[in-house]
Amino acid sequence: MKNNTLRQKISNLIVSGELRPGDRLDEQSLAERFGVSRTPIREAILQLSSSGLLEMRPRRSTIVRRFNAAALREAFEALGEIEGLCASYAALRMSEADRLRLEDLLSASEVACWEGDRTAAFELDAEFHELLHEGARNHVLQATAESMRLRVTPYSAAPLLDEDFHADLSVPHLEHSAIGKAVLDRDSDNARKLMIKHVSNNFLFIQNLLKRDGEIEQSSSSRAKA
Amino acid sequence: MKNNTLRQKISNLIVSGELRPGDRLDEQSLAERFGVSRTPIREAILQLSSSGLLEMRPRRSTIVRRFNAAALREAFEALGEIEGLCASYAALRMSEADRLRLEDLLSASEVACWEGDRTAAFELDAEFHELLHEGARNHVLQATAESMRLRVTPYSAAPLLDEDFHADLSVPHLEHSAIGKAVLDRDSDNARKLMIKHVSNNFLFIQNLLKRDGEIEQSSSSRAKA
DNA sequence: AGGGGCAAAATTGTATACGAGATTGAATTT
DNA sequence: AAATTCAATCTCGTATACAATTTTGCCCCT
Repeated sequence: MKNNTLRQKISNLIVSGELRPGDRLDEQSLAERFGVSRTPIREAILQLSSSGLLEMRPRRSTIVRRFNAAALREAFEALGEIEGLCASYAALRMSEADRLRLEDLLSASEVACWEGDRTAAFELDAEFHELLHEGARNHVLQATAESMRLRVTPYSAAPLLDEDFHADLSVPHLEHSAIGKAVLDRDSDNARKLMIKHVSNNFLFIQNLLKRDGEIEQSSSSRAKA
Repeated sequence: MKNNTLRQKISNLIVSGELRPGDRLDEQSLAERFGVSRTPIREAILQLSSSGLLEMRPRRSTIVRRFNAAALREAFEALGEIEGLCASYAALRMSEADRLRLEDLLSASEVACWEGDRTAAFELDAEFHELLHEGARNHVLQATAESMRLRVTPYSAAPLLDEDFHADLSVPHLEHSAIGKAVLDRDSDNARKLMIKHVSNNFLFIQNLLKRDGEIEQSSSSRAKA
């Protein structure tokens, strides 16, 4: 339980954007920051490395994992497939309560979209996907999907929240809406196809953003400045 | 590198059958056995718990993970889907060299099947699946598939090697053969469907075996004797 | 002035120590 | 004799210590 909390605290550093891909995680600093010794810090880092969010290199500092172009494509391809599976199972297995919640989520998302509330839209986006993971009624698929989603968070979360980049909130919302409709209609094939397309579109959007900012290279990358 | 080795050493205890589901892993004993301190043992155990092979319970011994009927069904369902994805991608992406190797593997498997060589058949079974994981040309899918496969190894490996249980070697071989043919024909849809069916059949076989031996319960289980 | 090398500091990986909670077993009671 | 309770032992979780390697910064050389 406490272990889980510490792991979440560290992953929050990345999700919140305080640490970005390539940034180092100093064990001692983290230990002092969270008021524990290095041992539990190392355990948390080890687990986050297993899930692919961090990258432990022998005898060198652990860093927030960086993806080159090929690895990012693979990560999103796999994410799309897993999310597609979750969506198709969810279409067949979701409870009535979850279906009602799905409708509510889409309504709230539409409001956030109209109002241009990026923070709310971001939050509702995550809830939408989590609801489908859970709706698949398979804990292994659910955990896999959430792990894969966490991994690419440093690349997918920032753009959505970035006011500077005028991403159209209605595009992802309309895609969610179409997926949600297929799920509510119990149309598992369409739910899967639409979800795969949705994740793919998300990837293409992010890829363009990274190319524009030069934050990703063919094999390795290095950010311009901190 | 050394870390990886230690992790493999411990996972081998389970794969080899020395430790079975529910068996305890004493950190101090393992430390003495492998000539290291408890710290690296704990790190290896932590990683194997993340991958789902072990189960760390707070303040209680780590055990080899046990599946109840529902969890085993979910594990195999997810495994089938992931392996299905790998097979479908492999059908489209495998290199010519890998295709030749696939043909060789199936030939060797046929020989082992004819000769009733369970050990060889078991080895070739693993190689067949690993070849398809790699053929999918997606490291995330590959790692996910191999992790999921490792997780259920304590349940799927033993039966195949068990001379007492007269499992027909030709059944899995014929399924592999059909999957291989679809892959070689670049028929991704069929490769996927056949693979899902293959994993499902494997699950049903194992489920019957466990039921017969009373090694699995509805919610929790306890083996008769060591 | 710029680059290479060496030494000092810092950081990781492993070992060890210690406290907290769980397990085990025996003794006592019913 | 069986069950319950209590204490002793054992195992885990965390902290701390130490060794090995990397990193950093300064000095010297070209």
